[in-house]
Amino acid sequence: MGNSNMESFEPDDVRMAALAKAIAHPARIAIINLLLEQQHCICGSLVDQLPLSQSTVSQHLKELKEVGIIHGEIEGARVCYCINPEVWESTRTLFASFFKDLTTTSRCC
Amino acid sequence: MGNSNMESFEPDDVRMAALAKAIAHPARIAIINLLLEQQHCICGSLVDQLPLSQSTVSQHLKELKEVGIIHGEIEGARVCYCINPEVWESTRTLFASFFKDLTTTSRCC
DNA sequence: TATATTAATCGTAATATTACGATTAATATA
DNA sequence: TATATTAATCGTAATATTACGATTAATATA
Repeated sequence: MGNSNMESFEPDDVRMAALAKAIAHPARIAIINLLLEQQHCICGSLVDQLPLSQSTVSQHLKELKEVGIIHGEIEGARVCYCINPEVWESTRTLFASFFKDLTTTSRCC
Repeated sequence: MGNSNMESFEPDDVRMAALAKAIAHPARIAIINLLLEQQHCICGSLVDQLPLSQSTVSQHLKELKEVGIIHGEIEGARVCYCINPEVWESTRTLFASFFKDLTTTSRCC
């Protein structure tokens, strides 16, 4: 993330930013949507459904795994991916409380 | 965004990713929270409330302006920033529909 | 009018992201 | 056991992001 110094920000803001960054790529949005629709999916099947190489998809999956949004289960030579329901719920809640209602009086100077 | 080729993704996914990217930095999360709390804010006041230089804050404000989440109004030598209520509402809606409920049957392989 | 204040922009350095082919390590199949 | 399949990782190139100081262009103030 460029040159930035995370210690000087609020931990809550850092977590929120990290979650936003995890979904800040169309491929990762697409992966999540595929997993929401299909419940779970073999890595190779995700590769087939995305316009990216196997190694690139693997990298995107890694980033989603790192923030905890998805989870991979080894199935012999294959890996089955799914959404982690606990992290998904807490993320949903975090975003919902971030996107507060604007008070009707909210206005520029 | 690295080397990526946005044309090969769904436009909805590209927009969603762009909005997520706009908030994918703690400074921008903090700016939005300040504007939500204070309704509107002179640029210099945001600079005072953030651990970043004036030029860096200005860059973050530019990114938020570019996706439309905030809006700056010139007030003499100063610029007053606020949240754009229309874009804020549509963004909130987009995120709300992205973070779908997991069906209770959702499970890994 | 001369100086100060304000915020955008320029230039640049350090680092992160994205993408891919090649390789690797594992399991599955012939 | 030899070969195929699968998915992670390595190495690397192209590009984007983050940050800052310096400069600029504007308005405000003395």
